Amino acid sequence: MKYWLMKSEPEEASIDDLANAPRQTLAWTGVRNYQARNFMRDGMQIGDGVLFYHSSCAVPGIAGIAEVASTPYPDPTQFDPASPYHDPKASREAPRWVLVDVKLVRKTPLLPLSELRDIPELASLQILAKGNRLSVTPVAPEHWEFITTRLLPA
DNA sequence: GCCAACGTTGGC
DNA sequence: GCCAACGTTGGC
Repeated sequence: MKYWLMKSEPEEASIDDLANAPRQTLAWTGVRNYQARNFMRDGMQIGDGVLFYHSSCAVPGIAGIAEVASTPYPDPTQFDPASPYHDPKASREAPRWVLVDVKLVRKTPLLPLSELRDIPELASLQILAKGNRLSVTPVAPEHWEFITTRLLPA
């Protein structure tokens, strides 16, 4: 069992979009960074915990808890010329980009980035590192435990 | 809108 | 394979 933090711009896919999706599940389309892709492709297993993070918005932060709901499979948007995520170098025979499905566990009160920064126990959380831009990052079990039980109790 | 940090591209 | 130029991310 592993834990992850996944960023999404709420204008693209928010925690409410996830809550309102069929089976409260969304395909995590649009990742176009190899490191983030590799985490999904090589690191994730069904049932892994996910912190759903809102980025590039008025108050960035953790907006809910989710879980990995599929094994990795090719991101269909890479094959679609009409999609902003189209990748002309990808083919169905040789897909470049993979994704997983993500399923809502529960929406939480927003836990702002500014608050996360003030918590000593979370100082080494990857999302807080200077210059961090990765949209998918691993979360240490102790960080997961602290966030889900102390900061966002059920 | 600014800008720091980082990833990718492509000429050599 | 180096590295400058360029593009993107994302907080502020």
